[in-house]
Amino acid sequence: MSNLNLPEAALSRLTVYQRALVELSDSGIKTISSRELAEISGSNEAKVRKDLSYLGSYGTRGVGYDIERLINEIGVVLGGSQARPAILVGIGNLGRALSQYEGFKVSGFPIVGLVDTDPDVVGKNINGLKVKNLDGLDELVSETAAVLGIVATPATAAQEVIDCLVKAGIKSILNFAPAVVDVSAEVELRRVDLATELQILGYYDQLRKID
Amino acid sequence: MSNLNLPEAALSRLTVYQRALVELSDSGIKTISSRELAEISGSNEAKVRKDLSYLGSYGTRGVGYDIERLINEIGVVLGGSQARPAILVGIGNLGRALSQYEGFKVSGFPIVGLVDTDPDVVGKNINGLKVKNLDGLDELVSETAAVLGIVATPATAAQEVIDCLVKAGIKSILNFAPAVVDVSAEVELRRVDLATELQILGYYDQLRKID
DNA sequence: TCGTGTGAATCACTTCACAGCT
DNA sequence: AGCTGTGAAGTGATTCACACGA
Repeated sequence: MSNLNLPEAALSRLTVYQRALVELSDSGIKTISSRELAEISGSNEAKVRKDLSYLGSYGTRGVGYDIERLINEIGVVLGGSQARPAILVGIGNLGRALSQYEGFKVSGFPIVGLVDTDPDVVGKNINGLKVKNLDGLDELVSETAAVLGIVATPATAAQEVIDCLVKAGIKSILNFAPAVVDVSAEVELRRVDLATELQILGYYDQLRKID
Repeated sequence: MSNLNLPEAALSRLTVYQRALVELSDSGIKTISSRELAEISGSNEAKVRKDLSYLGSYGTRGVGYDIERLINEIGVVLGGSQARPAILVGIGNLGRALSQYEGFKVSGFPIVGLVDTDPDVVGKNINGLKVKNLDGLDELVSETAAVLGIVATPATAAQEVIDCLVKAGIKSILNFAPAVVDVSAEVELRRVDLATELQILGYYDQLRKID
């Protein structure tokens, strides 16, 4: 099972379909066509069909897709609903914010540990968790069985922190620091680069003024 | 000028080069080759040369690129360093967090207004700004000359809030709400979808366990 | 008849490879 | 000799278009 060679673009859309389908299911709807699903998830029908076809042929010609079944199949591919504990490193403005963000728990990544290097921050209690020092990372990871690292440090610290996370056995990392970071191939690192997003918006804003 | 048909992928990398170049410039380095720039910005030399060639031919064969000049040229394309005031809508956990995040100001998008609909939050002072009601948006936009809207509301409110922003004249929107939103073509809307990022990490985490 | 599933065509981005400038 | 700039080739994703099953 699961030798589906899912293109990353399709994967990211499947998560959006999933959310839309759960909402539909909650309101009692049973089936949906690719056109309708495209409509509510900002995609298009050909893409929806191709994306869903990576999972197998779960639609019915002339009818559409069974919503429950689709939710289930996408769920299996996305790794089910098992919780994956996460450790957050870097308790500055953004880190503090993220530590309170419910979205992580809701998505199945509850934050179970906080880490910083600043002696003024280490030892503080935030949101019911005591901030640990970076030295204690290995221990913290094994105690909490964490599998995800969330990095919200300044750019300058990101590489060191991420090296530590990898050394402690973490293989999935979400990096908010605006830094280029090297990791070995078996580590999956994703960046959320707010500065880049803003600059892209700035570019288009400027274009509007030119034409 | 500026009918460069910059592919979005290149645009997003240019922002990364820009940051790397500013750092190099600060440490007194004058020129750089495409290979070196690729190295420090996690790209590759062919891509760097192609990306930079969209700006014009600013390199010197046999030598490389003049760092100051490149910073300048990229700066022009990205819309210079003019400040673009931003309004943040949705003062929940994430919104409060974002309101304190220095990165917006640093990137040239200082937050100049806060908006929420919850009567318990409206009127509160956060970070030196008084939270306004959604009804006061038009006025707030014209008073502050805001050009960017940052949306950190729950998914259910996102469409309504974004409609209001557009009606108030905002054409650049950064949406943190995990919702699909319709906007007219002249509005540039970018999503930061943490839930999707997490689920993609979950997918790869699961794959590791299967093989 | 309707809507899926999927090869084929198209489009967008990346990488190659080399001519040409310094 | 070294490194840019860029057509051409390659790769990957999107869209088209239609055969087929319900």
